[in-house]
Amino acid sequence: MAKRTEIVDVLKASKVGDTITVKGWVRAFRSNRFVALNDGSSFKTLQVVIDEEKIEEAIVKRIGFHACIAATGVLVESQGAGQKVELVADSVEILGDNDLSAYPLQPKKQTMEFLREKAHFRMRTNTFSAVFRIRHGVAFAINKYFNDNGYYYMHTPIITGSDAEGAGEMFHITTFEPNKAPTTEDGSIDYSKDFFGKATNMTVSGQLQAEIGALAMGKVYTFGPTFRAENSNTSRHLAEFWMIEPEVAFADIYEDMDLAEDFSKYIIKYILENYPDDLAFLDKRIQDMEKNMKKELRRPMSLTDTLKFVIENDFARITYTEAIDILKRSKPYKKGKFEFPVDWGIDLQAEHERWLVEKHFKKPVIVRDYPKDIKAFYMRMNDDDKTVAAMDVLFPGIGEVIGGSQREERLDKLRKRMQEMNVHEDELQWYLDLRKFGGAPHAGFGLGFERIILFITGMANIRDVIPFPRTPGNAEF
RNA sequence: GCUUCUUUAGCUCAGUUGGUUAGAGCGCCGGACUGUUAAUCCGUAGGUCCUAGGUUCGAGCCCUAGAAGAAGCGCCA
Repeated sequence: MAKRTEIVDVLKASKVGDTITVKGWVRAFRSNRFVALNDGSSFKTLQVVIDEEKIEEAIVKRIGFHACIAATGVLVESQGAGQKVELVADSVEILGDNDLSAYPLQPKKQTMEFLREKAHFRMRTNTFSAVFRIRHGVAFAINKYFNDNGYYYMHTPIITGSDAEGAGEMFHITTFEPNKAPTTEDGSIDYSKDFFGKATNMTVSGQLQAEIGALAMGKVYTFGPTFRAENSNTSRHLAEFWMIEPEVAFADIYEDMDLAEDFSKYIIKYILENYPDDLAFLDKRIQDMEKNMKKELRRPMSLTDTLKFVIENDFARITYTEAIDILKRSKPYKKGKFEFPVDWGIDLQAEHERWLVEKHFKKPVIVRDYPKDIKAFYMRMNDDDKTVAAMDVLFPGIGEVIGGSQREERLDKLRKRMQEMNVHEDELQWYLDLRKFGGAPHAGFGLGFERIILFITGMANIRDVIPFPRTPGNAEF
């Protein structure tokens, strides 16, 4: 087999006159002569010119939409307008025929809902290949940012014996056959006979274990899959999603916010610099889609301009109490336009967060110092004894992207909070040990990987930024 | 889990007040085409009108139940 040159390298490094072999999938075949070939190495396609005299008709007939071919020939300057160079094929080999009479995809716009059902084919489209190249880029940028800043990548468990992580319903893990599980005398399932000798679940967060790392190695982060068995039916929730959770010893809530802002901006900047073709395509896609929409429903800025705006401006920072005051003075509140009440002590609703971010501040907003009753047991109590050192980073269009806090490092206060919130000490003895034996102030946050990708790609549904989405009622592939 | 909307050809959709044989564009299939850029042009085929039951002389259209999908809300990341 001839050694292939990847199309990204052909367009970057190959010279006119070079003889090369390329391999990829046919995006379009026009005039029985022009193949737009894509091999995934970049957004761009290479035009392969089929010469009637050199390629036999039987082969030409098999060059169809999304068929896989190899082409060998000489790179020349293109006579056409759409590209600088093109490959004049001396030989073409069909690597994989495509039976178009049964193939569901078409060389035209298809709905996201339809493509979602064909998840094994959707990565072949411009939109999804762009999204998944960017998904890779974001994952890489995350690891690079933390590595370059002295953090250690820590792998927290996916199967956990703790059910007190406090972040939602869990999927249970067992090797028992349904209806054949051994029971104890009182009729409940006897997990002491199960694989791990106790009840186990899929993790909902690696934070508590990451705190173990931070209190030994200083700065750590987790980046892995997370599972929530919540019956959430929205375009922003998945049952299986990836989460990034840095945890930093000696940091307070303010350093935590600085990290969240710097980190978000770094990732966005990295994608702007390294994936301009993919971003430009996604940007144009949104603009085409919004052409037929009312002006007030369109994005206020293009995708690229939104991303640039975010990295060039400081995030707004307010306390929860200030947020309530601003909301109470707002026009929609005075006109009774909010569906939910605005009162100190209640959680901010999506409509309130959206108004703050999209109408009032018009940029990302960090809200901090929430009432203790609406936040988790491990968040550090403020001096007012009413609020905790928690913060949420809210992004336009998606709402909460990051949720974090300074953790309660004072043993007595942590115990009191656990009692108040009915968290059993015996299950989290190790967590209390971290305070008892050489504890330290520390802080961290959780970032929803798919949510930041939603923001960067401008996609509308979280199911379209993960290759195989798991949602209530759906675990295909 | 709640509210609303949707379901007609492979895809995206139209289908009037309940009335004969169910419509379009794209795709597919066949043909033409050596400078195309979602190529273009000509022609053919293609239907469990989501499912089950009901009303009616007659149902794609009305009623009941169910299924699937979407948007919004709640929970959160």
